[in-house]
Amino acid sequence: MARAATTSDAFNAVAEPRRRDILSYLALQERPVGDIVFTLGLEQPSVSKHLRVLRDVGLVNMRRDGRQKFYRTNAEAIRPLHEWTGEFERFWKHQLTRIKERAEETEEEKENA
Amino acid sequence: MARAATTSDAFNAVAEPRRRDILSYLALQERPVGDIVFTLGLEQPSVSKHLRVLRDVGLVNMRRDGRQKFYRTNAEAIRPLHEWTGEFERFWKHQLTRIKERAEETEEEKENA
DNA sequence: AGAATATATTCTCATATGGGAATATGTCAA
DNA sequence: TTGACATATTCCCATATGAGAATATATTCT
Repeated sequence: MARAATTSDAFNAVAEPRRRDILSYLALQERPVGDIVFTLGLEQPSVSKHLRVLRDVGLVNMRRDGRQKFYRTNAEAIRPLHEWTGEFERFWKHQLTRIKERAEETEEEKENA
Repeated sequence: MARAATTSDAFNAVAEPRRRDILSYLALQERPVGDIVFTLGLEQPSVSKHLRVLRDVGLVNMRRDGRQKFYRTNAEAIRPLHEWTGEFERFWKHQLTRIKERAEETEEEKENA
């Protein structure tokens, strides 16, 4: 088996830096593809391909208006990632405490030396 | 260019479901490789390879003790992902409000019909 | 030294990628 | 209908993947 498809879930889709840029850009308000191309300075086909991936995993919604298509980030789909990473919050808080403790121990050793 | 390496950053490393499983397992306390193999039911070489990726991006730390190697999740390295996804929190909260509003509008339409 | 244990690396392979270039599709206007 | 505009898809290619199998490395014990 090769690497999981980028379209297999939000984790894979979001691994691409440009897709993260697009999601950030489309979070505040919907935008037509051309705006994304212009603002992020990417090639149009590239943007279309990224949007396709994002749509497939539900990270963006699309609305057609004439010949334009307006995309917008579906923040709700990012929530699971936030929750998964949030599981580790208590650990990094503990780790900081431990690092601090270790630093204080080192200070004591210095004093004893 | 192909897809970015899994070792290029935490986002890419974490896209693999097994690596997420490993990170969760190693968050609470350090464990030797054999424990991961046994608990998660993966092949030993597979676990070693995943650990290699996780180490390369700083998501786990390693300590050797005799012939065993103890790995442990470095939660701090997950923090950037939590923070990036956290940027969208205000949007999904707004979205929920909007969905609620839309539902209420629909109720009104029903009443008017 | 030699054997057993714990972990890591190498190899092959099917598969997917993202970029670039070219082209296709869909929509509006004249 | 023809042309212009907006977006999407297809093709090619270099590159990386994860699994499996085999093998290598490192460490301890006898």
